[in-house]
Amino acid sequence: MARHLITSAIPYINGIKHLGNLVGSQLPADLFARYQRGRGNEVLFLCATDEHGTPAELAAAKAGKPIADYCTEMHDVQAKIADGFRLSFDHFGRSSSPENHALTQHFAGVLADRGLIREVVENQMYSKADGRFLPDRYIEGTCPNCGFESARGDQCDNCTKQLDPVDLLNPHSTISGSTDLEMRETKHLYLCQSQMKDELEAWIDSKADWPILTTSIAKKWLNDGDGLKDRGITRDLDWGIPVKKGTEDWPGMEGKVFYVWFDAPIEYIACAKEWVDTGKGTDWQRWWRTDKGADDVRYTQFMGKDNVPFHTLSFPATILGSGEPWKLVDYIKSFNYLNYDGGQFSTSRGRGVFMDQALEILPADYWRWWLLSHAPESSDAEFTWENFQQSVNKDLADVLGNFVSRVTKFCRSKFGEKVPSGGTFGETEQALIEELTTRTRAYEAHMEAMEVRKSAQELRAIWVAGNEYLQNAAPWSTFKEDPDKAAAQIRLALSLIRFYAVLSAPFIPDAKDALLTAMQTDNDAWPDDVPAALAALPPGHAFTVPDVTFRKITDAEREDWQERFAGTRD
RNA sequence: GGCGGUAUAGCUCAGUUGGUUAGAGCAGCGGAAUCAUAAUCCGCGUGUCCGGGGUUCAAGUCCCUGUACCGCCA
Repeated sequence: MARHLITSAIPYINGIKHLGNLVGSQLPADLFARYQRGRGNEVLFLCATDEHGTPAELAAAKAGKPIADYCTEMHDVQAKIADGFRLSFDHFGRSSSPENHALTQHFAGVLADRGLIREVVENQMYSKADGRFLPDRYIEGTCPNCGFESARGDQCDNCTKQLDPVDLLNPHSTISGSTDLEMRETKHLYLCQSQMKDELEAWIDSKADWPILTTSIAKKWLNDGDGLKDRGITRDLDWGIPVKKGTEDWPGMEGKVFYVWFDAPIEYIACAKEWVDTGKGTDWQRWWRTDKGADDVRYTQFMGKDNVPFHTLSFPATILGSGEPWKLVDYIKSFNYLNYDGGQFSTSRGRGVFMDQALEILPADYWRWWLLSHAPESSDAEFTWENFQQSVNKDLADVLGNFVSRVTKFCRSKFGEKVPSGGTFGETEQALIEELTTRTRAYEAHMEAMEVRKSAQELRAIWVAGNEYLQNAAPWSTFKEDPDKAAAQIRLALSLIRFYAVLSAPFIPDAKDALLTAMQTDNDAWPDDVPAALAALPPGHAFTVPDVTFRKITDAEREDWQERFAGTRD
């Protein structure tokens, strides 16, 4: 039995994610996790919320809530929505957990002991009114080059010149608007990634089977300019993991926290510990420590392309640099972006569909099917309501849903609500079984390779094969001359419904439950043996005719939604 | 500005290491069937493979260049 450790990029705590975020990490990760479980493999599927950093602080302030309370609330909101989408995390953790505090401090301590952390004194803009240092993006002023009045501390959006906050004329805090700013000295810790460039590059080079999107981004960071740069891993903030060297205080670093990008990936590990501490599991090191049983684990990460540098370089630098036997990622599956109706999803403008809204208008399966069958794998993809309506109506309602409907209703009217007996399989049936065997093996190969779109395509072809068969076999005609033959045909078709439920489960888990319930079976075994699987429901086995499995989206609904989610235009 | 990605049928997309008449689904047109959620099944594609050069016996596929769109720049 293979063992799969699977993590999805952890969504930021601030706000509700849109469908583009969902399809870029959590959803394909869930597809893979469900598939591997379906095949009988052992899976640990982890995700969490990424809770630290300035945006969370500001969002909490805006909501008038203490930051810790805000994060707890938002974590619950995101957990509920994830549940609504049937994301089957074994644990949905929090980067602010005590487990992550301890582990992050541990890594910092070990890295320091190994000479991979250095202290750097730098000047940063301090706002007296806000009582805090300001990250570059929270300082605005007039651009010294072009006179643009809303240039940010790191760059002018008008002339695109790179800036330093000290260059700005009339700088002010975007948090309070205060102009009472001054440069102050502050000391920070840097992770000496540059020392590890060769080791990281050799590791990346050994991953010949990774998607080009993944390795090309990693290579770029490794070799851009002077090569991999050291990276600040601390910040002058209140909300975060206090800087400590293991369990010891870190002289000179009092009142500082680790930078969110240092502690967030460590949460992948801490999350497994949370999984145990909350009583869901018993041994987390078996998944993460190669010296404690994790050497046979295959670890796959899912993420959007914006997250690739941190997962190919920064986090591996932390792991490798520690010199401890932690599990390194084996495969990184990265995704491009999903665009919305000719433009980008926009949180600030309310443009596009967000996860909570999606579930308000349609059940999870509809979204899961469309998003996965159109996953932005090789390039950015495009969501349009017309395409969504057409795909869902055709694939789910007409091809799959109607198949279930026509088979169960025909059987009920001719043989009653039980699997009919009599008759034997002929050439048409053998041909179907052969085709389904070939297609099932192809589907498995695509799923193993995480070829999401191709998997969906093959699955759809498997559904279509059922309709083709019915058309050829025509039990409604057969029944008139040879009821036994019709019985054999319908018996096969009824088993096919269970077969479809099991194969489709990674994509549309709710439909799987509904179909197995209708077929009155809890046999959800994967069809390793296709001929046997197509005889899974024995003669006399009772079933019920299910309600409409997938309803259609009407034109009126589509137009309504199109209008509703268009957002405010510029 | 630097870097990366994309550009293939009305729409969404496949096209493996260059190799016969460039493919799929949807939409459209025609037909069959009537068990079913007016669902299903079969048949039908003359597409400057973004433009221009080049390499090659052979280029959607490799190289150069131009254009357009998109993204990233800690």
